[in-house]
Amino acid sequence: MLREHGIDHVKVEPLAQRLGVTKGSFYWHFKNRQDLLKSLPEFWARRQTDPVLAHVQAAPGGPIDKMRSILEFIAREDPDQYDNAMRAWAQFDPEVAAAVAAIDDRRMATARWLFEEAGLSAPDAAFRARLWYFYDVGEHVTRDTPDTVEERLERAAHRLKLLTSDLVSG
Amino acid sequence: MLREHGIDHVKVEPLAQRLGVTKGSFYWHFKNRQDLLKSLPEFWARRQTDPVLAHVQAAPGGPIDKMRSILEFIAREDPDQYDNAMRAWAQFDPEVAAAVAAIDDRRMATARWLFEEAGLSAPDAAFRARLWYFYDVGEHVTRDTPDTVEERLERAAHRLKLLTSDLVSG
DNA sequence: ACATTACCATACGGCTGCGTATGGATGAAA
DNA sequence: TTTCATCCATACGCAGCCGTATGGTAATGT
Repeated sequence: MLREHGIDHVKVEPLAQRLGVTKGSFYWHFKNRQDLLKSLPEFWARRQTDPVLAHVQAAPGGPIDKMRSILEFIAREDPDQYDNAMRAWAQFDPEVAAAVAAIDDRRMATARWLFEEAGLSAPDAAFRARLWYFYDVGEHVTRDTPDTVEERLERAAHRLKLLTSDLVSG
Repeated sequence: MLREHGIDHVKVEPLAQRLGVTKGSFYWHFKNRQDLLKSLPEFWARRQTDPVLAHVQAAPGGPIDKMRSILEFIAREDPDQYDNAMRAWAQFDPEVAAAVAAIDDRRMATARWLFEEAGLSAPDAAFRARLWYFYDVGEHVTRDTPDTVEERLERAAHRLKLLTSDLVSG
Protein backbone atom coordinates (compact mmCIF):
# COMPACT_ATOMS: atom_id res chain seq x y z
CA MET A 1 0.00 0.00 0.00
CA LEU A 2 2.81 2.40 0.89
CA ARG A 3 4.68 1.68 -2.32
CA GLU A 4 1.70 1.74 -4.62
CA HIS A 5 -0.46 4.48 -3.19
CA GLY A 6 1.41 6.36 -0.49
CA ILE A 7 1.22 6.54 3.26
CA ASP A 8 -2.22 8.10 3.38
CA HIS A 9 -3.59 4.96 1.83
CA VAL A 10 -2.10 2.74 4.48
CA LYS A 11 -5.44 2.38 6.26
CA VAL A 12 -6.47 -0.46 8.44
CA GLU A 13 -9.75 -1.44 6.86
CA PRO A 14 -8.53 -1.56 3.23
CA LEU A 15 -5.38 -3.25 4.47
CA ALA A 16 -7.35 -5.91 6.29
CA GLN A 17 -9.50 -6.50 3.24
CA ARG A 18 -6.41 -6.85 1.06
CA LEU A 19 -5.14 -9.48 3.44
CA GLY A 20 -8.46 -11.27 3.53
CA VAL A 21 -9.04 -10.63 7.20
CA THR A 22 -11.07 -8.18 9.22
CA LYS A 23 -9.81 -5.25 11.18
CA GLY A 24 -10.56 -7.03 14.40
CA SER A 25 -7.44 -8.97 13.61
CA PHE A 26 -5.41 -5.85 12.94
CA TYR A 27 -6.10 -4.40 16.34
CA TRP A 28 -4.78 -7.59 17.88
CA HIS A 29 -1.36 -7.13 16.28
CA PHE A 30 -1.14 -3.35 16.46
CA LYS A 31 -2.26 -0.86 19.04
CA ASN A 32 -3.67 1.41 16.38
CA ARG A 33 -2.87 2.76 12.93
CA GLN A 34 -0.09 5.01 14.18
CA ASP A 35 1.57 2.02 15.75
CA LEU A 36 1.79 0.39 12.35
CA LEU A 37 3.16 3.50 10.67
CA LYS A 38 5.88 3.88 13.28
CA SER A 39 7.25 0.46 12.46
CA LEU A 40 7.72 1.15 8.77
CA PRO A 41 10.91 3.27 8.70
CA GLU A 42 12.94 0.70 10.59
CA PHE A 43 11.61 -2.05 8.38
CA TRP A 44 12.72 -0.04 5.40
CA ALA A 45 16.21 0.67 6.69
CA ARG A 46 16.92 -2.95 7.48
CA ARG A 47 15.67 -4.12 4.15
CA GLN A 48 16.91 -1.48 1.77
CA THR A 49 20.22 -0.02 2.90
CA ASP A 50 21.83 -2.39 5.39
CA PRO A 51 22.64 -4.94 2.66
CA VAL A 52 24.26 -2.37 0.40
CA LEU A 53 26.46 -0.88 3.09
CA ALA A 54 27.47 -4.34 4.24
CA HIS A 55 28.39 -5.17 0.68
CA VAL A 56 30.71 -2.24 0.21
CA GLN A 57 32.56 -3.03 3.41
CA ALA A 58 33.22 -6.54 2.19
CA ALA A 59 34.25 -5.54 -1.32
CA PRO A 60 37.90 -6.13 -2.14
CA GLY A 61 40.41 -3.66 -3.59
CA GLY A 62 40.90 0.08 -3.30
CA PRO A 63 38.21 2.78 -3.07
CA ILE A 64 37.62 2.90 -6.82
CA ASP A 65 37.19 -0.86 -6.90
CA LYS A 66 34.74 -0.62 -4.04
CA MET A 67 32.80 2.04 -5.91
CA ARG A 68 32.64 -0.11 -8.99
CA SER A 69 31.53 -3.01 -6.86
CA ILE A 70 28.73 -1.10 -5.19
CA LEU A 71 27.52 0.31 -8.51
CA GLU A 72 27.37 -3.11 -10.06
CA PHE A 73 25.62 -4.47 -7.02
CA ILE A 74 22.92 -1.83 -7.27
CA ALA A 75 22.67 -2.15 -11.05
CA ARG A 76 21.94 -5.85 -10.76
CA GLU A 77 19.28 -5.31 -8.15
CA ASP A 78 15.72 -4.67 -9.08
CA PRO A 79 14.95 -0.99 -9.30
CA ASP A 80 14.06 0.62 -6.03
CA GLN A 81 10.88 -0.32 -4.32
CA TYR A 82 10.62 1.57 -1.08
CA ASP A 83 12.87 4.59 -1.35
CA ASN A 84 10.49 6.69 -3.40
CA ALA A 85 7.53 5.97 -1.18
CA MET A 86 9.54 6.74 1.93
CA ARG A 87 10.79 10.00 0.47
CA ALA A 88 7.30 10.98 -0.55
CA TRP A 89 6.16 10.29 2.98
CA ALA A 90 9.11 12.12 4.49
CA GLN A 91 8.12 15.30 2.69
CA PHE A 92 5.18 15.70 5.02
CA ASP A 93 6.23 14.04 8.26
CA PRO A 94 9.18 15.45 10.21
CA GLU A 95 9.83 12.22 12.09
CA VAL A 96 9.99 10.22 8.89
CA ALA A 97 12.10 12.96 7.36
CA ALA A 98 14.57 12.47 10.18
CA ALA A 99 14.64 8.73 9.62
CA VAL A 100 15.22 9.17 5.89
CA ALA A 101 17.85 11.82 6.52
CA ALA A 102 19.66 9.39 8.79
CA ILE A 103 19.71 6.82 6.01
CA ASP A 104 20.92 9.44 3.54
CA ASP A 105 23.67 10.37 5.96
CA ARG A 106 24.82 6.79 6.34
CA ARG A 107 24.93 6.26 2.60
CA MET A 108 26.62 9.56 1.90
CA ALA A 109 29.14 9.02 4.69
CA THR A 110 30.20 5.84 2.98
CA ALA A 111 30.64 7.65 -0.30
CA ARG A 112 32.55 10.41 1.45
CA TRP A 113 34.85 7.89 3.03
CA LEU A 114 35.57 6.25 -0.32
CA PHE A 115 36.46 9.55 -1.97
CA GLU A 116 38.72 10.46 0.92
CA GLU A 117 40.41 7.10 0.59
CA ALA A 118 40.89 7.96 -3.05
CA GLY A 119 42.85 11.04 -2.07
CA LEU A 120 40.36 13.89 -1.96
CA SER A 121 40.33 16.46 0.82
CA ALA A 122 37.44 16.32 3.26
CA PRO A 123 35.41 19.13 1.68
CA ASP A 124 36.11 17.90 -1.84
CA ALA A 125 35.13 14.39 -0.87
CA ALA A 126 31.95 15.68 0.72
CA PHE A 127 30.91 17.45 -2.43
CA ARG A 128 31.89 14.58 -4.68
CA ALA A 129 29.89 12.24 -2.45
CA ARG A 130 26.85 14.46 -2.86
CA LEU A 131 27.27 14.42 -6.61
CA TRP A 132 27.63 10.67 -6.42
CA TYR A 133 24.68 10.02 -4.19
CA PHE A 134 22.30 12.56 -5.65
CA TYR A 135 22.66 10.89 -8.99
CA ASP A 136 21.14 7.81 -7.41
CA VAL A 137 18.36 9.76 -5.82
CA GLY A 138 17.66 11.65 -9.01
CA GLU A 139 17.51 8.53 -11.10
CA HIS A 140 15.10 6.92 -8.71
CA VAL A 141 12.83 9.84 -8.12
CA THR A 142 12.56 10.74 -11.79
CA ARG A 143 12.15 7.06 -12.64
CA ASP A 144 14.92 7.39 -15.20
CA THR A 145 16.47 4.02 -14.42
CA PRO A 146 16.96 1.84 -17.51
CA ASP A 147 14.97 -1.35 -17.67
CA THR A 148 17.75 -3.75 -18.58
CA VAL A 149 20.69 -4.72 -16.42
CA GLU A 150 23.03 -4.12 -19.36
CA GLU A 151 22.03 -0.50 -19.71
CA ARG A 152 22.25 0.04 -15.98
CA LEU A 153 25.76 -1.40 -15.94
CA GLU A 154 26.76 0.79 -18.83
CA ARG A 155 25.51 3.87 -17.06
CA ALA A 156 27.28 2.78 -13.91
CA ALA A 157 30.55 2.51 -15.78
CA HIS A 158 30.06 5.92 -17.32
CA ARG A 159 29.23 7.40 -13.97
CA LEU A 160 32.26 5.88 -12.28
CA LYS A 161 34.55 7.15 -14.97
CA LEU A 162 33.20 10.66 -14.85
CA LEU A 163 33.37 10.88 -11.09
CA THR A 164 36.80 9.33 -10.61
CA SER A 165 38.78 10.05 -13.77
CA ASP A 166 40.81 12.79 -12.05
CA LEU A 167 41.73 10.61 -9.08
CA VAL A 168 44.97 8.69 -8.67
CA SER A 169 43.62 5.19 -9.05
CA GLY A 170 41.19 6.22 -11.78
CA MET B 1 -2.15 22.17 1.41
CA LEU B 2 -0.28 20.33 -1.31
CA ARG B 3 3.06 21.70 -0.20
CA GLU B 4 2.55 21.22 3.50
CA HIS B 5 0.63 17.98 3.72
CA GLY B 6 0.52 16.31 0.31
CA ILE B 7 -2.12 15.77 -2.30
CA ASP B 8 -4.29 13.53 -0.15
CA HIS B 9 -4.87 16.44 2.15
CA VAL B 10 -6.09 18.69 -0.62
CA LYS B 11 -9.71 18.18 0.39
CA VAL B 12 -12.52 20.53 -0.31
CA GLU B 13 -13.95 20.94 3.16
CA PRO B 14 -10.67 21.64 4.99
CA LEU B 15 -9.66 23.83 2.08
CA ALA B 16 -12.85 25.84 2.30
CA GLN B 17 -12.42 26.26 6.02
CA ARG B 18 -8.83 27.42 5.54
CA LEU B 19 -10.11 30.05 3.13
CA GLY B 20 -12.88 31.11 5.46
CA VAL B 21 -15.65 30.04 3.10
CA THR B 22 -17.92 27.07 2.82
CA LYS B 23 -17.74 24.26 0.32
CA GLY B 24 -20.83 25.57 -1.41
CA SER B 25 -18.49 28.18 -2.78
CA PHE B 26 -15.94 25.61 -3.90
CA TYR B 27 -18.43 23.75 -6.04
CA TRP B 28 -19.22 26.96 -7.82
CA HIS B 29 -15.62 27.39 -8.98
CA PHE B 30 -14.80 23.70 -9.55
CA LYS B 31 -16.81 20.84 -10.88
CA ASN B 32 -15.54 18.58 -8.13
CA ARG B 33 -12.36 17.73 -6.25
CA GLN B 34 -10.78 16.00 -9.24
CA ASP B 35 -11.29 19.12 -11.28
CA LEU B 36 -9.18 21.05 -8.82
CA LEU B 37 -6.42 18.46 -8.76
CA LYS B 38 -6.21 18.42 -12.54
CA SER B 39 -5.43 22.11 -12.62
CA LEU B 40 -2.43 21.87 -10.30
CA PRO B 41 0.31 20.49 -12.59
CA GLU B 42 -0.12 23.23 -15.13
CA PHE B 43 -0.13 25.83 -12.40
CA TRP B 44 3.12 24.38 -11.14
CA ALA B 45 4.84 24.30 -14.52
CA ARG B 46 4.03 27.90 -15.29
CA ARG B 47 5.16 29.09 -11.92
CA GLN B 48 8.21 26.97 -11.25
CA THR B 49 10.07 26.14 -14.46
CA ASP B 50 9.01 28.56 -17.17
CA PRO B 51 10.90 31.45 -15.54
CA VAL B 52 14.14 29.48 -15.21
CA LEU B 53 14.15 28.25 -18.79
CA ALA B 54 13.36 31.73 -20.02
CA HIS B 55 16.24 33.06 -17.99
CA VAL B 56 18.81 30.72 -19.47
CA GLN B 57 17.76 31.61 -22.98
CA ALA B 58 18.33 35.25 -22.26
CA ALA B 59 21.65 34.80 -20.49
CA PRO B 60 24.66 36.20 -22.36
CA GLY B 61 27.92 34.43 -23.21
CA GLY B 62 28.83 30.86 -24.05
CA PRO B 63 27.36 27.66 -22.60
CA ILE B 64 29.52 27.73 -19.48
CA ASP B 65 28.49 31.32 -18.83
CA LYS B 66 24.87 30.32 -19.27
CA MET B 67 25.33 27.51 -16.79
CA ARG B 68 26.87 29.83 -14.26
CA SER B 69 24.04 32.23 -14.82
CA ILE B 70 21.34 29.65 -14.26
CA LEU B 71 23.03 28.30 -11.15
CA GLU B 72 23.27 31.73 -9.63
CA PHE B 73 19.68 32.44 -10.55
CA ILE B 74 18.52 29.34 -8.74
CA ALA B 75 20.83 29.92 -5.78
CA ARG B 76 19.34 33.34 -5.21
CA GLU B 77 15.83 32.04 -5.34
CA ASP B 78 14.09 30.76 -2.30
CA PRO B 79 14.48 27.03 -1.91
CA ASP B 80 11.96 25.02 -3.82
CA GLN B 81 8.37 25.05 -2.75
CA TYR B 82 6.37 22.93 -5.11
CA ASP B 83 8.78 20.46 -6.71
CA ASN B 84 8.93 18.11 -3.76
CA ALA B 85 5.20 18.00 -3.31
CA MET B 86 4.66 17.41 -7.01
CA ARG B 87 7.22 14.61 -7.07
CA ALA B 88 5.68 13.02 -4.02
CA TRP B 89 2.33 13.16 -5.76
CA ALA B 90 3.75 11.86 -9.02
CA GLN B 91 4.95 8.71 -7.29
CA PHE B 92 1.39 7.52 -7.02
CA ASP B 93 -0.42 9.06 -9.96
CA PRO B 94 0.62 8.14 -13.50
CA GLU B 95 -0.89 11.26 -15.05
CA VAL B 96 0.97 13.50 -12.67
CA ALA B 97 4.08 11.42 -13.20
CA ALA B 98 3.78 12.17 -16.91
CA ALA B 99 3.43 15.86 -16.24
CA VAL B 100 6.46 15.89 -13.97
CA ALA B 101 8.43 13.80 -16.43
CA ALA B 102 7.63 16.35 -19.13
CA ILE B 103 9.04 19.10 -16.94
CA ASP B 104 12.11 17.02 -16.17
CA ASP B 105 12.58 16.48 -19.89
CA ARG B 106 12.38 20.17 -20.63
CA ARG B 107 14.90 21.02 -17.96
CA MET B 108 17.24 18.23 -18.89
CA ALA B 109 17.00 19.04 -22.58
CA THR B 110 18.24 22.50 -21.78
CA ALA B 111 21.17 21.11 -19.86
CA ARG B 112 21.90 18.67 -22.66
CA TRP B 113 21.91 21.46 -25.16
CA LEU B 114 24.35 23.48 -23.09
CA PHE B 115 26.78 20.60 -22.77
CA GLU B 116 26.60 19.95 -26.49
CA GLU B 117 27.29 23.61 -27.12
CA ALA B 118 30.31 23.17 -24.89
CA GLY B 119 31.65 20.49 -27.18
CA LEU B 120 30.41 17.19 -25.81
CA SER B 121 29.02 14.45 -28.02
CA ALA B 122 25.30 13.78 -27.79
CA PRO B 123 25.54 10.74 -25.50
CA ASP B 124 28.19 12.38 -23.32
CA ALA B 125 26.11 15.51 -23.05
CA ALA B 126 23.06 13.45 -22.17
CA PHE B 127 24.86 11.78 -19.31
CA ARG B 128 26.46 14.97 -18.10
CA ALA B 129 23.06 16.64 -18.14
CA ARG B 130 21.68 13.90 -15.97
CA LEU B 131 24.52 14.33 -13.53
CA TRP B 132 23.84 18.05 -13.58
CA TYR B 133 20.12 17.89 -13.14
CA PHE B 134 19.98 15.03 -10.68
CA TYR B 135 22.15 17.01 -8.35
CA ASP B 136 19.38 19.57 -8.22
CA VAL B 137 16.74 16.95 -7.64
CA GLY B 138 18.80 15.22 -4.98
CA GLU B 139 19.49 18.42 -3.11
CA HIS B 140 15.82 19.28 -3.08
CA VAL B 141 14.44 15.93 -2.21
CA THR B 142 16.92 15.30 0.58
CA ARG B 143 16.45 18.88 1.79
CA ASP B 144 20.19 19.34 1.73
CA THR B 145 20.07 22.88 0.37
CA PRO B 146 22.09 25.37 2.46
CA ASP B 147 20.12 28.09 4.17
CA THR B 148 22.18 31.08 3.14
CA VAL B 149 22.57 32.45 -0.36
CA GLU B 150 26.34 32.60 0.14
CA GLU B 151 26.64 28.89 0.77
CA ARG B 152 24.37 28.10 -2.11
CA LEU B 153 26.49 30.23 -4.42
CA GLU B 154 29.64 28.54 -3.19
CA ARG B 155 28.20 25.13 -3.87
CA ALA B 156 27.07 26.28 -7.27
CA ALA B 157 30.58 27.39 -8.13
CA HIS B 158 31.99 24.09 -6.95
CA ARG B 159 29.44 22.19 -8.96
CA LEU B 160 30.09 24.17 -12.11
CA LYS B 161 33.81 23.65 -11.82
CA LEU B 162 33.52 19.93 -11.29
CA LEU B 163 31.10 19.42 -14.16
CA THR B 164 32.86 21.62 -16.70
CA SER B 165 36.56 21.57 -15.81
CA ASP B 166 37.38 19.21 -18.68
CA LEU B 167 35.56 21.27 -21.29
CA VAL B 168 37.14 23.78 -23.61
CA SER B 169 35.70 26.93 -22.12
CA GLY B 170 36.08 25.61 -18.57
C1' DA C 1 -12.03 -32.27 31.10
C1' DC C 2 -11.03 -27.63 31.86
C1' DA C 3 -9.02 -23.32 31.60
C1' DT C 4 -6.04 -20.28 29.31
C1' DT C 5 -3.92 -18.12 25.51
C1' DA C 6 -3.61 -16.63 20.77
C1' DC C 7 -5.94 -15.09 16.96
C1' DC C 8 -9.77 -13.53 14.34
C1' DA C 9 -14.91 -12.10 13.28
C1' DT C 10 -18.95 -9.24 14.16
C1' DA C 11 -21.17 -5.18 15.41
C1' DC C 12 -21.46 -0.61 16.94
C1' DG C 13 -20.83 4.65 17.44
C1' DG C 14 -18.66 8.49 15.84
C1' DC C 15 -16.21 11.52 12.73
C1' DT C 16 -14.75 13.32 8.33
C1' DG C 17 -15.32 14.25 3.72
C1' DC C 18 -17.89 14.14 -0.95
C1' DG C 19 -21.39 15.82 -3.85
C1' DT C 20 -26.09 17.88 -4.49
C1' DA C 21 -30.08 20.67 -3.74
C1' DT C 22 -31.59 24.88 -2.51
C1' DG C 23 -31.79 29.41 -0.93
C1' DG C 24 -30.00 34.02 -0.22
C1' DA C 25 -27.25 38.30 -1.43
C1' DT C 26 -25.12 41.55 -4.58
C1' DG C 27 -24.34 44.04 -8.70
C1' DA C 28 -25.05 44.86 -13.57
C1' DA C 29 -28.02 45.05 -17.52
C1' DA C 30 -32.45 45.95 -19.80
C1' DT D 1 -37.53 48.35 -11.42
C1' DT D 2 -37.22 44.14 -12.81
C1' DT D 3 -34.32 40.53 -14.39
C1' DC D 4 -30.45 37.93 -14.59
C1' DA D 5 -25.78 36.38 -13.63
C1' DT D 6 -22.46 35.76 -10.13
C1' DC D 7 -20.94 34.15 -5.91
C1' DC D 8 -21.54 32.10 -1.48
C1' DA D 9 -24.18 29.75 2.68
C1' DT D 10 -27.06 26.09 4.59
C1' DA D 11 -28.67 21.56 4.89
C1' DC D 12 -28.92 16.91 3.55
C1' DG D 13 -27.76 11.94 2.33
C1' DC D 14 -24.15 8.91 1.70
C1' DA D 15 -19.73 6.42 2.09
C1' DG D 16 -15.22 5.43 4.16
C1' DC D 17 -12.50 4.87 8.05
C1' DC D 18 -11.20 4.72 13.10
C1' DG D 19 -11.30 2.56 17.45
C1' DT D 20 -13.78 -0.38 20.93
C1' DA D 21 -16.60 -3.96 22.79
C1' DT D 22 -17.69 -8.44 22.53
C1' DG D 23 -18.01 -13.09 20.99
C1' DG D 24 -16.09 -17.24 18.73
C1' DT D 25 -12.56 -20.94 17.64
C1' DA D 26 -8.58 -23.66 17.81
C1' DA D 27 -4.52 -25.08 20.11
C1' DT D 28 -2.04 -25.80 24.33
C1' DG D 29 -0.95 -26.68 29.00
C1' DT D 30 -2.61 -28.81 33.59
